[in-house]
Amino acid sequence: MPYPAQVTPERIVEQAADMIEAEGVDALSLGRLANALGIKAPSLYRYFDGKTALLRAVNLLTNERLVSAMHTAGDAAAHDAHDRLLTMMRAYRVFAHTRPAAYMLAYGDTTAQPDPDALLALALPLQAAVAAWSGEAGSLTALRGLWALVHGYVALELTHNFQRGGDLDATFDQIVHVYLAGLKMLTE
Amino acid sequence: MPYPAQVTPERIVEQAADMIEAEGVDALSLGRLANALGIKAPSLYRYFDGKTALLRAVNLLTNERLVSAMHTAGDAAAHDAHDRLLTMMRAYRVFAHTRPAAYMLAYGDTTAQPDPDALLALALPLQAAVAAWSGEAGSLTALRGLWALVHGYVALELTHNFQRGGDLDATFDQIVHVYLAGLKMLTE
DNA sequence: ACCTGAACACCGTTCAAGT
DNA sequence: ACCTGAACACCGTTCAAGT
Repeated sequence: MPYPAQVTPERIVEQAADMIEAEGVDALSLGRLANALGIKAPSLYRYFDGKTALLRAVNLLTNERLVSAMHTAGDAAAHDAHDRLLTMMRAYRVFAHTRPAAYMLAYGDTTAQPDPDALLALALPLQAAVAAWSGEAGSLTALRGLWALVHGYVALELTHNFQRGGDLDATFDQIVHVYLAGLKMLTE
Repeated sequence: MPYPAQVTPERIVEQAADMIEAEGVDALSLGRLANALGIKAPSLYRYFDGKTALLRAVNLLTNERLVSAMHTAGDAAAHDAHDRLLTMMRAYRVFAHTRPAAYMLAYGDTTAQPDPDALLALALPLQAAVAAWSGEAGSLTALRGLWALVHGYVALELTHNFQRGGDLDATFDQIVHVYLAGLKMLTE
């Protein structure tokens, strides 16, 4: 007896991402998610192997959205390599501030990391943008350092570890500039 | 009827930290923790308001151990400000690699952050070490940038986001040096 | 003073049964 | 083909009762 599917994997993942952002990761149970989708919890197992697999998919979606936001910003930016990178890193930070719960789930948890190959495909275009500033030779190291700096900054912000005030927008621009300047200086 | 206490808060927290490291955060339940301590789960509520409060205490312990490891390394290092900072940052990274589960719990989760004042007290001596290199004026910004860089690097390592090989020890030294060099250049 | 048994609501997961 | 009810083991938390 053909029975029309009431949900799609995409819809499940998007709904999960929305609920995580609205109520926190801890508040997301399969029962509550299923209920919001008009089905029952066991039905979710038709689409995902379990809660971990579902969160893995949520984290992949988060990464796709993050990278997409960076490219949109980068494409609209000036041609100058330094300004382009700063613009993209600002977009990274804005994204993390817009979806803090999803961002911390994707980068603060070891148990639901998405497929490494999928993440690699997302990272490669970013390396090109870095190489335009650092040169090809050290671009992997340069990318890792820049990513570490930016991820670390937003993660410490989101975990309330910058409590002593100051202009956190301006500080962000400064430290990115410091890193990029040091990079240029030491690779010439 | 006086009844000798069978556990202390300190012992509970240390046991919890050990189990988190050995079996992962998700495997730590109050029942299993109590069992390892020779008591029953409800007894834990004499010492902590609930699981979140317990994890908060674990996270404070983690921070204390981390800062302590940095100071021990820093005190044994050369007098030169640059080398001293690099040594301390290496100790930070070694600590995170030694206790990855505890480190990610302390810095990857928003829900169990320790008392901000306690964390501030731990951070202040670190700022002094940074100021010896950056100068007093911009030392808060310099500390934040260095912390972001180092935290971001180890967090990305621990979440398996540096999958493309390379000498991650050498890369760490390089990016710290790049940041410190850029800092010096731009503040003189 | 300190600890526990029993109970509660909730959770992820499995699987035979329904349509 | 897709969904669900019922059941299982486990969880955090509360509280009256034990020693």
